[in-house]
Amino acid sequence: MTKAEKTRNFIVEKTAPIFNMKGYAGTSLNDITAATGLTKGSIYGNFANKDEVALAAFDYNLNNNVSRIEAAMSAQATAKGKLLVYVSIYQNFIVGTISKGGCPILNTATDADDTHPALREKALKAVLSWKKRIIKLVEEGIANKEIKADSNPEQIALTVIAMIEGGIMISRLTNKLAHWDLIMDSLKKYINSLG
Amino acid sequence: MTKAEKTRNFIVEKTAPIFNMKGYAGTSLNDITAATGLTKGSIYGNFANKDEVALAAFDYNLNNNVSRIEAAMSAQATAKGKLLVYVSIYQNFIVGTISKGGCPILNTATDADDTHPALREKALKAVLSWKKRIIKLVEEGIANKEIKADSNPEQIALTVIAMIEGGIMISRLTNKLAHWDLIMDSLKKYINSLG
DNA sequence: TTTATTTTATACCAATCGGTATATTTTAGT
DNA sequence: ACTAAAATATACCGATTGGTATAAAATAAA
Repeated sequence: MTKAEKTRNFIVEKTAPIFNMKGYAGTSLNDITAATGLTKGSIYGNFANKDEVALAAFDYNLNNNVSRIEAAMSAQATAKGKLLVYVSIYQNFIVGTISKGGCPILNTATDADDTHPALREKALKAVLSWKKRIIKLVEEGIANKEIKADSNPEQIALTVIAMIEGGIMISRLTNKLAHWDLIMDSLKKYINSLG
Repeated sequence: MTKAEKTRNFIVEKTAPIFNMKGYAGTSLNDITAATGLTKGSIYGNFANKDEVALAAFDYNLNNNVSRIEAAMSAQATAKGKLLVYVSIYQNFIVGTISKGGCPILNTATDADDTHPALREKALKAVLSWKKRIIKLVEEGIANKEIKADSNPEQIALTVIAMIEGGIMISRLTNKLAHWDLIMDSLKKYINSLG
């Protein structure tokens, strides 16, 4: 890994939580230089513009989350068990141990949907990929007879994502983990009722 | 209503959708003067600063939604019927006929949670008030024997809000009303399963 | 170790940011 | 219609915005 690649990664790591908290328009180049301790010259020597930093930061935030989720899922044998990983792991989003500022998909979706097409596209792809992943899990569950055969995998996937993202918004805003627990308890019941 | 009051309302009406779409940091005073056709002098003659416009715009957006929902609920006799208003009416948020830019609570919550305490507070109060309203509906449903007595009204309220807000995020991002329909079908089943 | 190349820092750019002082216009009471 | 007051427009402020040209420094290949 060359020096420039290291610096590039360093910039992304340091700015990713800022973009997640402040959004695209709310994050200035001054924020970026302050968080990294580098100068504008160094930032623009590694990135073409602010957009490129923001897009790389989103990728970093997303990948950080996805890899943790997949790691936790691999420890589960059943499809239902894997689905229930979402119930347990997203608690870290509210507390802030994974992504400072909450879920990057939710943040980017609401921040960029009417303003920043490139970021919007990234958030869109992330949601569609997430949906696809859950559909696959449900289909595996149907094949295993864990989940009823007449289930609608797409509907289940969308419902799970909606409850998680809505739950994150509520729990972060109210700053009450008890709210998250109640919503996740509903989600748990929903998943358990599938089979 | 004096001229200044009229102008104040006019400014709020014209800028409310912009704040809802672009967020606080993303909306500039230039956006405000462009949308109203007024000059900075006129804006600052009616508002102390950008904050005050943003806060008034949030109130406008929220009240616009709440009053429509309450109007639709008043046409329903049962508690379940009133709860199901949420299922049907929020379709307008995705299409954009009510609030341009989606749900103001969701937008403000994710936009301002880490950056703007005053706006955050307004979004928080809106969610808590919404939660309270649903709890009241559920308690009425329990009193009417429409809803099971051992239900947890707070849990039901939080679950309903989470599904709606998560659903709005997904549907607006994917631009697919079919996604919204599937999530709302889940919510409908959830509400109908309460009693 | 020398040298060519890459990476970083400095200094600057025009444009825009939120905000204000003041002049002009419009409103409303007499 | 006259006038005092309120509302709006003009012109400006310093600070900050994203971005760039260029010089200095660090790196890596020979």
